[in-house]
Amino acid sequence: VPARITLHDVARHAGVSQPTVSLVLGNHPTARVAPATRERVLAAAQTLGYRPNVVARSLVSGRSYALGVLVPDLANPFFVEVVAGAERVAAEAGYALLLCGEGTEPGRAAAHLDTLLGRQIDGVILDAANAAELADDAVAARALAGVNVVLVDQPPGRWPGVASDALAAGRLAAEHLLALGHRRLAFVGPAADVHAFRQRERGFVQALRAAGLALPSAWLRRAPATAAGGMQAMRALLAERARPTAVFCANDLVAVGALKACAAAGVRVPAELSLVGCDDVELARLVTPELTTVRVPARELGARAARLLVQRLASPEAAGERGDGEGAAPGGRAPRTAAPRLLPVRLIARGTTARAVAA
Amino acid sequence: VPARITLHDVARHAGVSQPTVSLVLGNHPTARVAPATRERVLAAAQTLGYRPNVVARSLVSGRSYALGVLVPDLANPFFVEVVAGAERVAAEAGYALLLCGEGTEPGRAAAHLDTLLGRQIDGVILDAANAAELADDAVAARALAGVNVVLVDQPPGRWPGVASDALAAGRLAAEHLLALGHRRLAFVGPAADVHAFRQRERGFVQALRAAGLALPSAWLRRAPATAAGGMQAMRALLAERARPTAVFCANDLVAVGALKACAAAGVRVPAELSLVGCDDVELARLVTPELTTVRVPARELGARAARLLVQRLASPEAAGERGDGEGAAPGGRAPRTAAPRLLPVRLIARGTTARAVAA
DNA sequence: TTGTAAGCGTTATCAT
DNA sequence: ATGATAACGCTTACAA
Repeated sequence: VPARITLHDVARHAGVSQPTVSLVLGNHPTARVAPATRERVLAAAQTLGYRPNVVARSLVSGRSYALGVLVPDLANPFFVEVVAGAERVAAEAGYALLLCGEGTEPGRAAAHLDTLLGRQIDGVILDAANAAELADDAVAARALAGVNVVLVDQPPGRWPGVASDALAAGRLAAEHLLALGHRRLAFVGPAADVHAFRQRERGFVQALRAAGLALPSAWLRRAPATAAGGMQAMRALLAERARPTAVFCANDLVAVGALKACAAAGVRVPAELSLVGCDDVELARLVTPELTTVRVPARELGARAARLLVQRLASPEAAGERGDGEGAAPGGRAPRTAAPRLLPVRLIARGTTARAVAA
Repeated sequence: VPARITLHDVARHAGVSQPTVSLVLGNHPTARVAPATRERVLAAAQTLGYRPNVVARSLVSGRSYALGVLVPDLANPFFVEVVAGAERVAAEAGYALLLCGEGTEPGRAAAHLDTLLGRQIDGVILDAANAAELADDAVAARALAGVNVVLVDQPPGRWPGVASDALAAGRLAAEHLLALGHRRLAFVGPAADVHAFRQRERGFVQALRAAGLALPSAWLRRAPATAAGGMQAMRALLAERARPTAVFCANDLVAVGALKACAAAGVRVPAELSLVGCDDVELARLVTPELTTVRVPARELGARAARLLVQRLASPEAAGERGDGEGAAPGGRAPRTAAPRLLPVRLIARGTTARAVAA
């Protein structure tokens, strides 16, 4: 294992002092070095193969140039996409991404945050974590006090965040089904207190109301936001005395589970039953028939969250401020009151929805 | 933002010197402190809410207690599982996991490794990276020289690693299909030089040979290891003058793509064509019919890789050594010549395979 | 323009 | 048993 090259080595090689090298390599806008020495230093660094020691830099600057991400569940491709999007932006801005174990329940999340904080993390992206609940946890609250936080798909509150237009997602699903002539609509989603899911449900119900329809409690099925959950819920739904003609699922995983349950029960989709998912993960196009769903820009969500975080880290004056969504524009000062812009979603009509058969 | 509590603060609060606190909190086996002061220090740390600064510790110890993972593609759930498995073990051992952007091609991988090295990473898990090619890249080679490396699903060589029994995977698929009476077998897999894929193919072909069968070149289709690739390859296969009665795909994504192509072409699976995938990702059970596949323990693979890495980091004498697979047993010195144990795979017969119809 | 010096929070090696 | 003291590699005043 070859010893690491330090600034000191470069300095000796270039015949200058160590801080001078630091100045050159840090190419600060204000610091001015003689072109000659600058050249010499750069050449020395080059030939020696100098790599800055980020750890040492962190110690003095107090910044680690590392970000944490917390997602509920890596088994859900949606969250993986969010992470991937965040990673890309973070890497471009020179930040590393620390992946936390799964789980955003207050207990687990608090533990993760605690270790992240010990690592001098500069900021953390909380995806679908229940921020309000989290703030109640003593450990979490303490950890959260020390870092910059950006929320993904959470209601605006103490921290800034980015979110998709989940209300519209539910509405679009409902309107699509209504336009196809469906009047007997059901919803399958988790009971968990996750903002995006709640909003999808709410948007769906609101659109039904607007059309003069109600959602009978028997057709509002609670299930974990997984394929297994969707399957089970759909089985229960099919066992009902009165069946709906269309079902909106809180996400694609649930919808695919529901689709499977239909296949198992011999219910033809979309002939006998229409199905709409939400997220538009790759899986949606892999099942047969392909899933009609509402596209939510997961990658973009992650990317924006990371960008927002990086921006706030760059401008310390904003760091302590309360959430203002997308944050100030790179140039001028945007009004602090601006509501978080919701990323648009759109309905992707595919193979699991069709016109309702005349009752 | 409350100022961080340092050892110094704790020392003042406990009325002792700062190194003493370090001694107590580090609870070294050799260091002996008076029970009284120990108590006082612990109490002070407790009330003040002291959290060690990992960055400072890293600077002096030269270890960052962070690991990197490099995977080709986060869109493939298999790799996500590997990462998740690694994360769990790493976290338990007190290591953080730095997630690198996707891509294990020499160029991208080298860049990732370079930044990881700057962060004083202690080790890196290379999943399905072409280690041989990577070592040819100047930047990568330099980076690789500075860290502990563990390979996942790569042939044993310069670095230790863990791998699944990919040869057996191919063989099991072939034997399953042969047992069902199939004699016209095809393979779809990537041309990319990825060890596991090559071995799966080889195992498959070997088993065919053993049964006195050959794999005609027209039935050996090259395609990217994605659903889109599988779809395209299967379309091409179905367009052949002579069709196979069964197809083994390099992974589940490819198989699902193939399944879709069959559905689109009106070819009934498994009645007209049997399909076998590989990996057994969740997706395999979500499609209809459920995919017959070969289960590869992805999570376990990641977990073992992380464990191996952590072990080697704990015992420096092994760190510089060449690869010896699973490494020495925690207790005694295992022979250096021990071949890497391959994690067993097993065939999961589900809905995409059936007896061959009499020709 | 450049070198000197201090200090970031630890750990580790000494004296005491 | 415990307290000075010196690193670790870097950034940032401040001096020269």
